[in-house]
Amino acid sequence: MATQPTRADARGNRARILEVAEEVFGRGGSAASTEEVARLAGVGIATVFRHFPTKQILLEAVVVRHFDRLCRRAQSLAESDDPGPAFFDFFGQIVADAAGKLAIIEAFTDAGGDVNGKAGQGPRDLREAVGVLLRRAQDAGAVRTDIGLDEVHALLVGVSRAVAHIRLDERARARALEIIFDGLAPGDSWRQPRS
Amino acid sequence: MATQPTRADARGNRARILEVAEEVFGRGGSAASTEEVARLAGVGIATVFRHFPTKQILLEAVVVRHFDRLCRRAQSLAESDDPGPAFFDFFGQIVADAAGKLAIIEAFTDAGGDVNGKAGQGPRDLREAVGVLLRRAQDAGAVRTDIGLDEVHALLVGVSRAVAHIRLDERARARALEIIFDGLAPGDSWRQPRS
DNA sequence: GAATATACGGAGTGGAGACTTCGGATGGCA
DNA sequence: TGCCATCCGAAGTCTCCACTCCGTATATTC
Repeated sequence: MATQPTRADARGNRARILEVAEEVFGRGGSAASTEEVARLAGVGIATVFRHFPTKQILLEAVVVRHFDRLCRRAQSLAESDDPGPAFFDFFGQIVADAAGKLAIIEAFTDAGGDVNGKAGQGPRDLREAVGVLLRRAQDAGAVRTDIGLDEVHALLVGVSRAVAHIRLDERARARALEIIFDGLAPGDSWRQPRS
Repeated sequence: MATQPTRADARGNRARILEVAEEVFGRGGSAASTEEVARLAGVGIATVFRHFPTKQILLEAVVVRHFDRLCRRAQSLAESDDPGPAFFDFFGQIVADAAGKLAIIEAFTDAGGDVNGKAGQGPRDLREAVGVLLRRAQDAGAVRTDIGLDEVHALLVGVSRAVAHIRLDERARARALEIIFDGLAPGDSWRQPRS
């Protein structure tokens, strides 16, 4: 893995490239070209390849960054006093900004990347953090106890992908989420209002 | 749109190309090459391009065929005497073989296609057929009445994409479906507005 | 304000893949 | 069986894009 460069301009460029890459690949998927990233970042192509020797590696870096952020968000929510809302909040937030973000992960896997492999600790950490969120929500009686992380994961990814794919207006998205939340709620106490 | 060719060999080739293309693009997405389609179909590249002047057009033809089949399935289920199971059956079936099929649609949109545009009547017909399924299931009291086609569509696409994307084992997939089905079912003391 | 290691940019290079060309084969019909 | 319109395939062309080379610029250090 490329170490942090020592010169200030190099560090700045590296950061800017990562930033732009997230946007560009989020929009165009893996079909977007490295050259466009370079142009929008205001650097030459060579600079991009100096920092990230391969398009694949660049994508990986973007994905890692993304997982990091998600994970931190989940961890901070896990410290909430209100585990039920925290869980559903996280779910809703992920879905809300899924549109561009998912395209990045797709781009990464399209390019032959394995999210559970080299992409580092990210996905595992995120999974763990969501697991904590889930367990606490279940302990608090806000989520049915007969489901596990796998199912939640499936739903999370699924709804995100749906939202990213079809043009759902605000209302329809909220509705779809509501259906899933109702399905996640425990049988009898599912009438409790959620944030 | 290319008209059906008159000579028998040409018709046969066209059919075989379509068949193979569905499999190839289902596996490799839009990244799969036209050349591979030709090779597996046992014809030259030129033959593929003669029948489908553009990769995009080939993808479109595959997608149209796919929607046609889905639509017919929905229509035949819509005539069932048991609207509730019919609806959930269709849902489950779609999800079950989503893996390869979805990649095709993705490939099509990746290549700049618009599923709701030129791809013809397919998606609209399918939507309508699902609408009938839904309405009948609602009339039979098997599905809550406060949701519409948009939400069902979102869930359908979402779960399909989730299943196609992550490697869910049989059990986890069934669980995820169960959650959604629970969410779709009518509750008794139903309403309580949530944000 | 030099010296120098570090970083930069633009002009290549090579390969992959969508699409074309054209001489040759062949199904369909008399 | 023989004619010919239709169809086929191998060998291109052309464009795009990931990745490299090398001469130039500039942060940093003294």
